[in-house]
Amino acid sequence: MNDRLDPMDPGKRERLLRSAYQEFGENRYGKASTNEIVKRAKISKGLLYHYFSSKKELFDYLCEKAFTRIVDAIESEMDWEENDLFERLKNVALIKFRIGEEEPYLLPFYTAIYLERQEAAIHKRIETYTTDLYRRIYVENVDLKKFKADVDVTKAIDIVRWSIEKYGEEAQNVALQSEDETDYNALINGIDAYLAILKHAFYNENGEIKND
Amino acid sequence: MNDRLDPMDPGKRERLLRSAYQEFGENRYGKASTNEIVKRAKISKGLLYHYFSSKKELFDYLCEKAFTRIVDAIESEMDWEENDLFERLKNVALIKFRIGEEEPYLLPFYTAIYLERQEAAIHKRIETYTTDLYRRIYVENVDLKKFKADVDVTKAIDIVRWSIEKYGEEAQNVALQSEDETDYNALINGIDAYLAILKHAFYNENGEIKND
DNA sequence: CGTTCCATTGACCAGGCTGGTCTGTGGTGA
DNA sequence: TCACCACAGACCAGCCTGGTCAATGGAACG
Repeated sequence: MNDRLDPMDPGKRERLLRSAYQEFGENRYGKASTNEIVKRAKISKGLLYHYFSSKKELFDYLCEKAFTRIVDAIESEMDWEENDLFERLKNVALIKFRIGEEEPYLLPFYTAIYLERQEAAIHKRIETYTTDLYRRIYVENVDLKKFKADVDVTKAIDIVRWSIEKYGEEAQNVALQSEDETDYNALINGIDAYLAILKHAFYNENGEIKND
Repeated sequence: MNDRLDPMDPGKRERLLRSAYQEFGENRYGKASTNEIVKRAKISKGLLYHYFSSKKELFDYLCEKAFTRIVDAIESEMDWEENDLFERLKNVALIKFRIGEEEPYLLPFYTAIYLERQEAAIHKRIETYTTDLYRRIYVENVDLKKFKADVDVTKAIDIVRWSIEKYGEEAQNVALQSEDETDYNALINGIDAYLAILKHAFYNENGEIKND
């Protein structure tokens, strides 16, 4: 993919990326240690500085890579034909959760750099992109006629989104504490149970269509 | 209050506590710097080590203090006579938010030490206490008869709790970015708007009583 | 007045860790 | 044989670490 790390041994590359994401995810930029990164990755210091001329350059590379990784995943894996809001929200949640399973270090890194003040550049890019993405997910081609006439749709969407996010967070917390593999089906069933309640609360019975 | 910091000059004491909470809130124990703490507090290094024999002792003191501060606030400021669940949840949210306004460094510190693995001692205390507190808030003397017969009360409570928490988080994020004073009334109104929707969704009309 | 007390200061310490450099080395392909 | 280059790891100056300690100055007391 024309990546600067292409010539590197795959095993070393993967270990480097993982430990770098971890280190920057756990400590803010200034306190993150390149020594710690190479130690965890079982990589020589020289190798790191063979591919990156400075700590900052490594960090920027990681930001860029994490951003495109997450964006691409949502862009390509979303079912954009689906126009039921609940299904869309579930879809997003599952995509994020799958990323969290495959690269557990990515999302923590992402939220860490998001919380860190500075880094105006990537921050801006994230924000403008996120705004557009939210519009595409929650508005564009979404069937809002299923909602009961008397519910504030915007706030209802917030509630659904929050519920899914919080459920995901708590599930991930539980997953962190126990060492067992995550039960993907249980997760989906759990989300569905909450979504059923919310659908019942916000949607017309039997999916009747509300006249506009 | 029989506090070890009683003899200290009040201004210095407050500055020390604030900057210590900040430092430990932003960096995990190992990476937090006592030099940085005294620098931010405009306090001499010697003074810090006049009151605490080590970094660890300072940290433990902060943990203990933060814990009791939050616990006491909820214990004493909660309206335990109120038996409407929504009002109780709102009550808790407002208490937490007020703490966040008065000592903005406390809650971040609290979540930071909560996320940090180690520290089994305080961790255990928090957990056992929290379990009991949750029971007292969400179960004890709470009127569940207001709920519609066909809603899963446990999950409904989760949804309400999550909504309030997320709303609070987002409000705090907004507050952090703009420098203006927090508009307390706007906050309450915002929460109320969401609670109204959820009440409408989960409660019987007109507060009818469900037969048991 | 002298004396004791103690909150407070900041220079100081040894040593660990920092980001980054540099000289190899060993394998591979021509 | 040679060039190339991914990779190793010893090495560096210097900053920063948690912690120490002798000195200071003001208040309380006699």
